[in-house]
Amino acid sequence: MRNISDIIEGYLKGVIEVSERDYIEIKRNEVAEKFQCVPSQINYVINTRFTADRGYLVESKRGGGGYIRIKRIKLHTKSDVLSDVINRLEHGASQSMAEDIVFRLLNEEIISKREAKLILSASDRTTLLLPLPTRDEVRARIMIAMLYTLKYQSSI
Amino acid sequence: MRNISDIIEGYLKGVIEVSERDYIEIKRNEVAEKFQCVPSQINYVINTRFTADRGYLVESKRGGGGYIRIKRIKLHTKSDVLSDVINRLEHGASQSMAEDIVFRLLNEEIISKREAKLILSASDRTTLLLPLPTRDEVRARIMIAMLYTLKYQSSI
DNA sequence: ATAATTAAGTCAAATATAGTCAAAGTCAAT
DNA sequence: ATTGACTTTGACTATATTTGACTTAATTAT
Repeated sequence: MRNISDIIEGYLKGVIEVSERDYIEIKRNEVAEKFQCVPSQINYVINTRFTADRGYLVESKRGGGGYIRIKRIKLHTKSDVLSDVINRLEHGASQSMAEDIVFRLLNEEIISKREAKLILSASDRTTLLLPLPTRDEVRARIMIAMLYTLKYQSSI
Repeated sequence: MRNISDIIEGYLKGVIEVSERDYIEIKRNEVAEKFQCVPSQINYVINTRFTADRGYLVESKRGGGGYIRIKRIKLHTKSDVLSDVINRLEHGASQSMAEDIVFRLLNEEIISKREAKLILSASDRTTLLLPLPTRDEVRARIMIAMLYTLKYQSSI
């Protein structure tokens, strides 16, 4: 029995998939109604599943004719995607941030499954075993160093 | 009468056996309920019987819709070399030691050139930027974690 | 302009799971 | 009887999800 958040996530991704544009617009209340949940549940799904680290951009408008717009960040080259995530890592990286980034790279076929596992294992908190905030800083440096080598290789 | 841990182990293996997928998902509380034991007993069984060395990979999620997923994995064919190398890393790793190891793995075609670069960049002293002896300890843990994932690969 | 209406956003409490750790218990081999 | 490995138990912790009351913003009607 899966949870409703995963179901809504899957639904929204499906809608994006079949959409002709590179973004979709939803009405929070309609989606909540469709899945029989409170409207703020939609915010929860968006905040946890459609983050910038995962490659999404979200905009919204309140009031009459309000909407939530979800956009897949579509960068042109693999090198651009790597630059983007490296940038995001500059200010430290939590484990969940690292995971989101690795899954995004896997999804965009920039890294292989084996490489994903390598990166995740190296940046796992039980591997680093350092106190915060050092741990997040070291994790960020490790991630950046690894992605940097990929960026150079992939752009040659 | 065998002990409850053995019984639960046998039950879970049976479930994996008949499962069409190569993994199963259980709910900790349900299994505990079924065998009339405390939930943490399930953790005990998993930690002692479904280890990577025995060919299993375990993932889990907490919160609503949480689960424990148990997956069969298979050993990498070059597993012996990896075991050997991992062993030698147990007592810390200098940068030159890490480099030697990576070149050996590359030579024996256990890792690709890209993977070699990933590992080297992650374990470089300018990446870790930690004082000794911490740096060598963290490097060793990172190397071990990465090589460990290579030793065991998911059977998917 | 101002008020009413319509949407979305925030935040914290309640709920639902799983994880950790150490004390206590069991049992077989000295 | 003692020891030591393994097992059982439960209190405490960590994390993810669900829910709803309250807030904020944009539009529409007066």
